[in-house]
Order: sequence, then C-alpha cells, then structure tokens
Amino acid sequence: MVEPGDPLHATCEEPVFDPLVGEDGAGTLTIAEAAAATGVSTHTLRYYERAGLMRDPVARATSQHRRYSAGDIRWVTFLTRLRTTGMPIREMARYARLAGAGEGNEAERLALLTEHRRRVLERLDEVQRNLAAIDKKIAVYQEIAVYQERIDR
Amino acid sequence: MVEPGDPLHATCEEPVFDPLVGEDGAGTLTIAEAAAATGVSTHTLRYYERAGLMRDPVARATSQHRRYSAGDIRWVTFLTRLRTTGMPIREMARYARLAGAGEGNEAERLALLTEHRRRVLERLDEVQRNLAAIDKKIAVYQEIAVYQERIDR
DNA sequence: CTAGAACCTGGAGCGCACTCCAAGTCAAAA
DNA sequence: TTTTGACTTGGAGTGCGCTCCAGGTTCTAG
Repeated sequence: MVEPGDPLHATCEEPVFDPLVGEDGAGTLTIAEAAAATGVSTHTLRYYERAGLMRDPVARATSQHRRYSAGDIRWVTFLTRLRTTGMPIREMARYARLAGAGEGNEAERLALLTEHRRRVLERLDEVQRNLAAIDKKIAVYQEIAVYQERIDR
Repeated sequence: MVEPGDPLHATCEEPVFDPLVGEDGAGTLTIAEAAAATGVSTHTLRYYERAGLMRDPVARATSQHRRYSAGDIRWVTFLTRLRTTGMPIREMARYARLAGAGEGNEAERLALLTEHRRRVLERLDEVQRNLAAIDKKIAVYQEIAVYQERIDR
C-alpha cells in the first residue's frame, strides 16, 4: 500500500503523480490505453522508451507490464508536439535527459526549445513561400479551366 | 550559334526552349551547372530522372552527358517547391507524367496541385497549433529564468 | 598527348522513424 | 483449468529520400 498524493518533489516540469497508486498500478494505464490516450502506437511507445525519450523508465506492474501514469501521458503528448513540429528523436532524447536530470538545467532546456522554435518558424516560412509559388501555378491551371469551360459551351 | 527566343509552341506549362541549340548543346547546362543552378545535388538530379520526375528524359550531348535546358532548370526548381512542401516522390512522378503527356489533362494536374495545397495548409495549421503549445512551455522556462535572476542578484 | 577532372551506369548503402516478428509470459473470462 | 488475448523482449524489416561506390568513358587544360 502506498499513500496517494505525495506533495513533495513538486517540480516545475510535469506535475508528477505517484506512478503506482494502490495495488500494482491502480490509477495508471496499460500500454494499449496509453496508446489510445496519446494517439501513438504501442510499438512506438516502446520504441520511444528504448530511445531514451521517457525521462525515467515507465513504471511496471509486478507482471513487468508497463503502467503509464498521468504524468507519463502528458509527457508523451508533449513529445508528439515536438515530433510533429519536426524535432529529431536524438534531440528529443537530449531534452528528455535534461528533464529527467531534475532542476538546475532549465536554462539549457529553454535554449533547446527556443532554438527548435526558431527552426520551426524558419521552416514554416520556407513552406509558405514555396506554397505561394505553387499557388501561382494553380492559378494558371484555373485560367485554363475557365477557358476550357468557354469552349465546352 | 542560334538566335535565342523561339516564339513558337509557347505552351502554358513550362516555356520550352530548344533543348539542343546549335552544336551539341550550346546554351544548356551540364549536370554540375544544373546542380548549382537549382541547389539540388548531381546525385539527386540523376535520381530524380530515374524516378520519372523529368517529364521527358534530359537531353544528351553526343558524349551521352546530360544537357539541361532552361526549361529543365525551371522544372527542377518547381519540383523543389513540391518537395519542400512535402509532396512524396511518387506523387511528383505522377504530376510529371501528366505534364509530360502534354495538353488535355490540365484538370487532373489542377486537382493534384489543389489537393496538395489543401494538405500543406492542414499540415501548416497542425504545426502552428503544436508550436503554440511548445511556446507555452517556453514561457514557463522563461519565468524560471527571471526567478533565477532574482535569486542571483 | 596526357593527366586529371567531370561525367556515365547499375546497384549498394545509409539515416531516420518507425513497424513488425518470434517466442515466450501473463491475465481475465468461460 | 483452459483458452484467448494482451503483454514482454531483442532484433529484424520497411519505406523514404537520398547518397555513394566501382568501373568505365569523355572532356579540358597544359
């Protein structure tokens, strides 16, 4: 038995809930449930853990089955934000290592995220510029379509 | 030597200049020059051609060396716009096949580009939403930085 | 004429981010 | 208790978009 809601070690990172509440993981999610909750496949969840993206290894039931805490779910959700904005796995691993090391490296984490943000904005701008060029081509084809229509009637 | 600017067969696609002007490719570019002009490596230029991205095979000198026309360069430049906006090679090949087939399939090309545009905008939106979430995390770390500063003085 | 750079080809190799497989363990329902 | 399905692991496989290699031909400068 473990008391829930330990008010200690409340870090600024992810509000950590006790991973194993009650007997063998009550209040936690199986890997399939975590997959459903985050939109990431079970394969990928295991892969992410192997790749060092989880700050700390995910808690286990006595059966060795993974038990995802609410904090784990929030963390994975944040990982997906980094991923869909194009951060490479290696860099996510570096961020996870920093976050897993606890307080004291916030400046480094800030720098990492800020630099990522800069690259994302750069990329967004590049895509938008190229899309504008494609839009021009689209406009040309729309002209042709109008012309065809005139012929067809 | 040949006069520049043939006003004939001015299509709506890429204004085509004679690929082989004068003796064995005057007014055209070698693959290295084409690479410099487009920002695509010579390896990739050959790969693109193999992958069917060139509408028609690039013209050759008698030596079998490739000779890129101005139209080829514009085409490759447009290909890079499709690529940097995330179009897969397979789809670019399909577009190239349509463009290579000449007039009559403009509606299909328009549909392809329009659908691509839709997906790009969707993706841009997704990235922006996720970036906004990352921005919030950045703001948290900036708060911490300000707090640290207060401690340090 | 010759050296060295640039080009050619088919095919292999690479890095990334998954995705799946095999063989075994564990768990919830009949 | 037995079946069925979810879970475990290490490692292999996949798809994509290049990127490079080997072995040969061609071009260009001296």
